[in-house]
Amino acid sequence: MRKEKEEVEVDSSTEAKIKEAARKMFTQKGYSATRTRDIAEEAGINLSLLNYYFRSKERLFQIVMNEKLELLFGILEPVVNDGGTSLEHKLEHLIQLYMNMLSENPTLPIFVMNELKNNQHPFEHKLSLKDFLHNSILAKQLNEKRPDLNPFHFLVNILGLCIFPYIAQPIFSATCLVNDMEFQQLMEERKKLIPKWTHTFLNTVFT
Amino acid sequence: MRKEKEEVEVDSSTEAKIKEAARKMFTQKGYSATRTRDIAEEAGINLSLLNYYFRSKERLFQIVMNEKLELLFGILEPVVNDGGTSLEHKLEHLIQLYMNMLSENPTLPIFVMNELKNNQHPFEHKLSLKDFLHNSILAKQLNEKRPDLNPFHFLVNILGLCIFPYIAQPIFSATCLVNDMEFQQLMEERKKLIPKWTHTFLNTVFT
DNA sequence: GTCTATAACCTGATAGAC
DNA sequence: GTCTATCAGGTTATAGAC
Repeated sequence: MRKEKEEVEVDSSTEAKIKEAARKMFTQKGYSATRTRDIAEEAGINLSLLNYYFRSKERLFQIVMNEKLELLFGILEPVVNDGGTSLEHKLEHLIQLYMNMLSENPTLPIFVMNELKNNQHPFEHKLSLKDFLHNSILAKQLNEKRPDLNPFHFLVNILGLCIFPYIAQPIFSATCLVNDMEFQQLMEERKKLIPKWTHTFLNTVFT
Repeated sequence: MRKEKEEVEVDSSTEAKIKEAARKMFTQKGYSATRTRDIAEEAGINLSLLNYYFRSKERLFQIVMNEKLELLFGILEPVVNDGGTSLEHKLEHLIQLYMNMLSENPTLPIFVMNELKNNQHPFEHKLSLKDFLHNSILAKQLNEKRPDLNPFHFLVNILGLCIFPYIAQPIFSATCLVNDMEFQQLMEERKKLIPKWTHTFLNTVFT
């Protein structure tokens, strides 16, 4: 029942090509600065096919955006609700997962945050950060170990340590603080450092 | 020689009104999504006056953007090069300064980072983060106390602790994690917490 | 499904009267 | 300096042939 060509086959259908081009152009330039002609050209297809397959620029954007939201926050869920691991292990796992995702999608956070800020699009926000913060297994484990720590600050700090350098990267580039290769090297270092910092944070009482 | 009405006088000249409207609209919706008509309407002036005073949308944007860059990074310079204070005092001062600036300009960082990422505009990047990192008095003091710490990671961590929650705020709103008032309250807490975390970080040897 | 042609509208910018 | 009117070009979307 499976297709003959199986191994890592890229979907070369017109629809897939358009979607892939849309992913690239939207994340690169944002919704407003991206023209449907940019997407069509990038995909190597005729402009009218975009509307044939996706009805409108807005609908195509919704599809891409939902994918990106899932990529940015959907990967949290399985980790924070893993019943078989310790708090420390969950945190290490989470950080590693995030840093790997970010090194492959460096502009993902700033794209998502900015489009949400601009607030021109209606979203079905099924993802519940609230649950992560108050009802997840990780939250319970954190509360058990450190009831004095505010889980909001804890989550924000860890995510910030991972995500912020990727958001600030355009500044680093523009001011020649670090070039792209140095940046990658520094992010590799952080993969090992952030778990250490987090561990210290978790075992320090702040007076 | 001074004007009669002196005290906190808002500049109500046409030019100033346009600039203020541009600040608001550009930071709110970004360069591409902002139309010159939006700015004119917000300023309560005729559309053609925008071109009369500023020649083009692009030039007006440049002016606003340079202001915002100065606001986001220019305030660092006097603090990191203050010769009369200790490392600890500098860091506390810097964090307080930044948190206050951010509570009054919550969308400033994401606006600046995103426009730099989109990279459609030429910029004179006179601001040298490189100097802050390697030649500032703060950098020297840090190197003296903790030569084992990478100043890049140190700077990124502190700025990230301050800035990241403001960047992620649209997510918090969209997912109803915290409303605007709760957010402000949490940021007030962080004003006191971040110096403590930083102090601990500065006095911990990570093995 | 894919193409060409074009409709319908929007946007930045300017000419010219006052 | 400020206004109205308008141009020239760009943008999304669709009609209709193949």
